[in-house]
Amino acid sequence: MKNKRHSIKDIAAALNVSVTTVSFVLNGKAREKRISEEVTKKVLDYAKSINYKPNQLAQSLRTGRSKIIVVMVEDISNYFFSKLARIIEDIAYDKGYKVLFCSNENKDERSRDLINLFRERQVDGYIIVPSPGIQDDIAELVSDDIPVVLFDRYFPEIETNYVIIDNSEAVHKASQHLVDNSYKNIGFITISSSQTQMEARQRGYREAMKANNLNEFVLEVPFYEKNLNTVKDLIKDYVAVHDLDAIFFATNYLTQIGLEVIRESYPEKINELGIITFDDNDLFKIYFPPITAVSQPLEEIGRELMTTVLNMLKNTSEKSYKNQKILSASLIERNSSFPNKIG
Amino acid sequence: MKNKRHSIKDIAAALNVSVTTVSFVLNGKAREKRISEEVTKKVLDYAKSINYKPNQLAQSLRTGRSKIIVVMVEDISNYFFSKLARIIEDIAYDKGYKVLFCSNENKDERSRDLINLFRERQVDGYIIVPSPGIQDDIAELVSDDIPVVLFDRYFPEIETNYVIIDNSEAVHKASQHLVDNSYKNIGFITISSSQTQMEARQRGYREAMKANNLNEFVLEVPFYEKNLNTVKDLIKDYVAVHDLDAIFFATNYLTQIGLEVIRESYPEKINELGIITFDDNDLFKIYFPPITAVSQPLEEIGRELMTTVLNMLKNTSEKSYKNQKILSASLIERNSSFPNKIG
DNA sequence: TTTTTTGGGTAAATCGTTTTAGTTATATTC
DNA sequence: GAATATAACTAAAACGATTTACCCAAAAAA
Repeated sequence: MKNKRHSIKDIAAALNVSVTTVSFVLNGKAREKRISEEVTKKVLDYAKSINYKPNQLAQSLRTGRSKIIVVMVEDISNYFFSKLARIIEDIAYDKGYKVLFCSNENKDERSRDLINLFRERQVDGYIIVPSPGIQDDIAELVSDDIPVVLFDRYFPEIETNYVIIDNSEAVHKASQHLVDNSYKNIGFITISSSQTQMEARQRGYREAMKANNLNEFVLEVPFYEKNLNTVKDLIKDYVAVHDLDAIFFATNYLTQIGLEVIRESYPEKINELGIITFDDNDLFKIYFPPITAVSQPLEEIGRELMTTVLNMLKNTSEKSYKNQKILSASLIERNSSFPNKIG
Repeated sequence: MKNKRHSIKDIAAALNVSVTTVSFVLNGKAREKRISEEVTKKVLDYAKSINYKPNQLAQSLRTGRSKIIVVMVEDISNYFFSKLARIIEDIAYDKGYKVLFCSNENKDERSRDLINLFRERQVDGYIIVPSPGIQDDIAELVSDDIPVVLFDRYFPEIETNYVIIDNSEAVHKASQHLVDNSYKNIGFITISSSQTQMEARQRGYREAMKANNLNEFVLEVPFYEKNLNTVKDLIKDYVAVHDLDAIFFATNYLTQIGLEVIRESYPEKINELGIITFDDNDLFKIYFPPITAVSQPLEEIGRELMTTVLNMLKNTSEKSYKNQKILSASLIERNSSFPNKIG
């Protein structure tokens, strides 16, 4: 049971051939390098019999390729990211790649640390949700010809591949849905942030309000305010002051807090308020009232990201494989989000 | 900006010393290997100035250590696991280790594939939620002196380190809580599985019922039944047939389905039923009625796992560092889970 | 004075691969 | 029959570190 690891050298010695020959055969270059059928078979059979597995470290050291892709998100414990991680993981393993997940907490320093860490390890490609200030680092990866694809948000100023969704369109449509259900005082609760995706969402909301001649009520809570109660109070006041009859939460994190506020402070409103949240969660469908949500196409995003990165890895020589994808999110209508309106 | 990667050789050449010297200095062995202060400083300064980072692949190849720890869970997109992943990730990076997360989907074949994959890569240690039939593979890791620590469940028959929680005690207490709130027909909905943790939970429930002279109602739904409707129907019928007034869901996955069933089929009961679920979820506190949950001490589990694995890595020579930890879960009471009983 | 110690270093082997540039023997072409 | 091609294989360099086993000069001990 205690089986020592075998090296290519062991095989060579056992069969009285050179390591070169073994390497060629094992890499499927037997024909090309004119190794005889006989020897080829001998090597293959023996390798199988001792269950030979190449040492990937050595392989990577030599080839410069590690067969590892890094997926750096804001927080792996977030529903959206963890679901996506699962999808990416499957595709990657299927293609012979392994995936390293890590969370940058949306902090530049951590992002940089992580990127450096992985460059040391000669990771092959990067799938990144960039924190706000790492433009230059991303640009450097790109200029060093290292495959990177951004998602969720991106930097318009630099030439990168990315996979994002049309946030403003999605929010516009969803907002319209609220309007169509005759809500008038529709609040948009978001975080103060200049991230492309958050700006786009806000834009979508404002456009929809404008198009319907409705007042715009936008509350920007401080980004990653540590004190939850501060956030709660902000929301609580905002709802009261503007007498909102519907709320659009721009991100899941806020939805959670927001629902708590409503439960606690306006329990009577829970059945009247129109509520829509950006990003779905399995639990929203069993929530009462069920929460209507803008849902990003997880599968599609995962597939796009992987094919992009894999293509970049392939076309490493032919300079640049370009893929800047903008996907659409869908609105999952759970009617009882608007209990007294539709029923 | 296009900075070539520097090797130890470059440093040696630039300073006119040998690579050996550079290596000694960089590894803090200057004193021990009697390298002069002067040279030491020179090397250190230069290395810093060119921002030298050792190639970890080469390092690993030579030393046999990769500074990578694998965390293999059932499904990284699961709330419990992804939250834990986040905690482990932080500790690991702090200690200079990187973490590879992967999901085995509770399938033996996938577990085995993954373990083999990582052994090829000379990963240093393993934190594993074992799928049912990989006892032998785990035993092999152990006998090969590779640090492994299991969690969530374990194999009583083999000598491994593990970190688990006292499932039966936790469920027993929580069940008692239902009894104390004068529920009589308490159902326990679980999956058919011989995993240690699931058996323990069921045991806890049965003990509690016995202690209170109450009937036991256990529904075991087929493990990972693909057809959700089958599961739904099972639950739906079971609740009706036994006229349950309280339900204990043995795992999160079932809670979700169960709540859906109740919403759909017994909406009138939603405010009467006593509900407790194993494993908390942020969203449960804003659920209506808020769901009382048995909550595992995530932080503590994460810390225990990491210290165990790190200690095993340290004491690699002194044979075995033993740590078999059984932690306690806590009951998060959200009173309105029992709306008409307590208020 | 010879021997031993010590201080300050280095050459070269090694980890397990991949890959370039050969080598040798036989077959083919002119 | 000399030159060229081809088939079948291999030696050795390289990737970038670590580490063992030296080396040499000056100082200390004998």
